[in-house]
Amino acid sequence: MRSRGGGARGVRITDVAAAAGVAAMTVSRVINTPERVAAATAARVRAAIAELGYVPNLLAGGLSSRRSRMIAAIVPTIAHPMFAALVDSFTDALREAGYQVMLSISGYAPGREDALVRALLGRRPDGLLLTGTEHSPATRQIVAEAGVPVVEIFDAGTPIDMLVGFDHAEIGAAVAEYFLAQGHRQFAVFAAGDMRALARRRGFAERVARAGCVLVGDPVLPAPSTIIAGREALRALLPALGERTALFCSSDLLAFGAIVEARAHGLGVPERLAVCGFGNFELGAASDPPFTTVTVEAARIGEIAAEMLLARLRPGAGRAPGAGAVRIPFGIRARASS
Amino acid sequence: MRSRGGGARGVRITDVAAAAGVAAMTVSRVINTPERVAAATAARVRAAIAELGYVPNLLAGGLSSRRSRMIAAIVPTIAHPMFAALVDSFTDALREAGYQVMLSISGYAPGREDALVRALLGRRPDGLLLTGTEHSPATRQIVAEAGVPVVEIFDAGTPIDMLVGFDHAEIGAAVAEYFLAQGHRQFAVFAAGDMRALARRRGFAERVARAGCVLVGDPVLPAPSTIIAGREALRALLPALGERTALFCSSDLLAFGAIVEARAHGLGVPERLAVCGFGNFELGAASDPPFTTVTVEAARIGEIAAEMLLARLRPGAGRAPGAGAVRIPFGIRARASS
DNA sequence: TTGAAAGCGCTAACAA
DNA sequence: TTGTTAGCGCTTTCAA
Repeated sequence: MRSRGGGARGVRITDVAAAAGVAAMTVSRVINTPERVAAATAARVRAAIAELGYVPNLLAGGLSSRRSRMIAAIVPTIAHPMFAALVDSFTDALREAGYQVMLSISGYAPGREDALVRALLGRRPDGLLLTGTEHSPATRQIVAEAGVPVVEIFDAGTPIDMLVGFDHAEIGAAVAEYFLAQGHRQFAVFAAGDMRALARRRGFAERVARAGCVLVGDPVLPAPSTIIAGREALRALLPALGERTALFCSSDLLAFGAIVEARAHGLGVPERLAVCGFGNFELGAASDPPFTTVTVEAARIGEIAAEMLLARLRPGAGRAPGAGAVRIPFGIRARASS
Repeated sequence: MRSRGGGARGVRITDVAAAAGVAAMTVSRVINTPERVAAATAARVRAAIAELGYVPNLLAGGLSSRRSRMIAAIVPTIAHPMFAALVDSFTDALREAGYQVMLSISGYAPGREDALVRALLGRRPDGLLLTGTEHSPATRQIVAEAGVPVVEIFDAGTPIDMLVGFDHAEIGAAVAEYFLAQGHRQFAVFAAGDMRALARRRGFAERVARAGCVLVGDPVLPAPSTIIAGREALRALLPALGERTALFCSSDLLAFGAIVEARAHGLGVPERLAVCGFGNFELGAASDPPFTTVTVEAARIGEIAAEMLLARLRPGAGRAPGAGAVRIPFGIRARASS
């Protein structure tokens, strides 16, 4: 008879053990390391498990084994198709390995990450995924003290532990390069106000300056990006536009909005306004005209991040050195807009 | 000295207690029920917590208290803006109340839910969110035995426990009604192959039939919806189109694709083809022409679902009867496409 | 208001 | 291959 809790609440491992005529430890082995149990015994135990409808308590298991089989993840949003794809592939890869993801959405407001990290670490996750490489000193310290593998995504820089992403400034520069090779001399850039979009903007602006050209406009728009923000930014840009301008948008949503607004004003795309977006959303191919965009395999980032964590979590892995930072390639998908 | 584990790994509640010169139980009270601790004592304990960087182990707390403060949620996708908004508001509302959401993405393949539910229940969540009201008998049974509050979302029907959503067939009928009131006599419907999109299609088709009109096309497309699927479906529909057709699409993505394709073929919208989508994505307002759509406050569903669970989880709540099912209103947002 | 004892359900470590 | 023992770190319960 138990002294706490109520009546017949919940089947425990000892109930299964009693039903199968074995010790609790044997039931545990059937579940976790079946290769160490005789086939006949395992069959008896499995029958008892099915019979009783036993669902192992992973809270208890995690406490005892010091492995919670949970991974904590913090992303700024899931409304953005890139992050949605990334989260999807990440959770999928981990679920197949028996890990559950605890997802937290930080938004683009700074300072929120600290509280989230604290709350998540209380669940004793076996690993951690963070977005970007910019974190407060407090976050860095608490994460370091937790002693779990950490993978940062979607950015380049100096990682806390492991990293999979790309250099946003480099992407901006590559888009500028692409436009320059087409003979463009006048430029503009629309960017959302988050760290990574701003890095793309900076890379673009620097390459343009280095070519001796000028930006006729480089507004910073609210994060996350919207179509309407792109429309409004283009409307504001109209007076500054010359013969022919090449516009880089930090998101395909902004690019789509810019094109819609350009057409509404009779501004030819690409004759008067060449456009390149970022993200390769489905929208870009269905736009009229379809627009050029930067492609990044977001789902691949999620997969690789999961693999990196799993490699660290395999028994006897340790801090595998060298697996530190993975660069994901990007490309420019040229379409009729440029 | 501890017999298991390694060296100085992790600050425990007893470490804080020793540093503050109190019992472990007092530290626990400072964290969970501070109103039951003298102010001076609490201050001393808080100082020790900060000093040592103590992060309470919620796995241990959950095991002991039988309250994990986790909520498990299963949605088919987060790539869909409606579900993204819903998940966002749901996790937000619960986080504020101290609960963490374990999110699982089931996809649209049937049969996946069973395994997910089992895996999630092993974490002993305090509550459960499921999408839709169609579940396998196995899922229903295991959920019922778990004895946790369950809220089903995004559908109408007979709930396992609680429900917040809307009747998809009713929405389809309302759209048909809207078109009929405009004098339309010829109809078509594009629907993704998931349960809820098919229910909207059915409601639409039945209302059309009741008015003595016919559908010139009602293809079922792969779930989740895409723009390209809408384009292709419209191309296939072209030969069947009469003077003037009213098209209902189960998603704004399909509607956008249909409009793009219609324009590419010189088919006037709304003169030859009237279009209504579903979801009120930002895309619908930026489309040329902007299109009519069904609006549903997805974020509100997430909030209400969270509130329902929290109400059940408050001490001494019990199975509050009457709070069973909440209907979320929907509307038709008329734009130039119809 | 505070503390002591007991145990939540499981698994690591060791023994047979 | 299987079993026994002793906790994992916290909170419930009861007592002071």
